Amino acid sequence: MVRLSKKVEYGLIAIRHIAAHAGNDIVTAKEISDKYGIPYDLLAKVLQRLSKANLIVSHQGVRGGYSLALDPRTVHISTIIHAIEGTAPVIARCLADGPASCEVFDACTIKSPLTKVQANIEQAFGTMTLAEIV
Amino acid sequence: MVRLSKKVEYGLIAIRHIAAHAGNDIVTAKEISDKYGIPYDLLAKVLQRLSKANLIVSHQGVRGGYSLALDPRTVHISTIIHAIEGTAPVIARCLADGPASCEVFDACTIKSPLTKVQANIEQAFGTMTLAEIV
DNA sequence: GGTAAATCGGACTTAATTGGTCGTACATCG
DNA sequence: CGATGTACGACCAATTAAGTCCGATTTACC
Repeated sequence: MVRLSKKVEYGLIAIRHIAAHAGNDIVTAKEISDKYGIPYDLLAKVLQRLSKANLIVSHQGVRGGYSLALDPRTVHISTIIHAIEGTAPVIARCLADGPASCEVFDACTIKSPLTKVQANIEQAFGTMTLAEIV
Repeated sequence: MVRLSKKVEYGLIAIRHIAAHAGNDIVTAKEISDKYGIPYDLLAKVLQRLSKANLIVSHQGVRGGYSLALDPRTVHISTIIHAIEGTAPVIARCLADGPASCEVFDACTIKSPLTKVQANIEQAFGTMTLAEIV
């Protein structure tokens, strides 16, 4: 199936929400969880990953929460996906990492054509920025 | 994860192989299974789906096998994916079927922006034809 | 007609991934 | 200190993907 995981969906909703509240106060995980009906613990983990990837900054303690780390115009959707899933969105196993990643390898006849499709998809995710979805 | 399933990978490899042998003889599932190291039973089912979708024609019996049903220039990659997976490649649950398909619905703030990405991806899979990967 | 080679198709099992939960530790403000 | 927040790893549950099995059917050829 070619589908974003729920984590990514949650992450996009969350970071969009944070971006929409930039300038004002910082946003807590609970706030987002309540507003969008997202399981709190799961959302927390997603936010942690976004924080680790320096897309958002976390503020611990009593008036803590999250705020945007960068200019939303510089944050691409593909970057967000990569931060949450740990890998870039790649449609086939062939195209993943090193050259030995394709099991069939020499028998894999679809690798090269899929590279084109891959490039298109990368562009689809890579040209849209956070600023465009706020 | 945004990734094609193995079934789709197998299907693409298989239909490409069949297309590459068009004109000559028909190709058996075992032949493909052997050549590319694909589990026979699984491949057989994938081929059945392609056959049901009228992308390939099956010939039963002793000298049976599969051959291409259509002009490869008219067979789009998205059609092949759809035939195998049963659904078109859709990146988010929001975008799937009816209007009630998005659980969060009114809270889902990313639906409309993702539609653009979706359109790009549809185009990526929809413009490339079987003829281009042979 | 019998047999072997092929597809057909459903039921089933297993493996992998995803989704979600829990518990505890740490930070910070008042 | 205590309330309110994040940090993080371990864990369990649910779903989906991947693969297997087995009997049925079709058909060419001897």
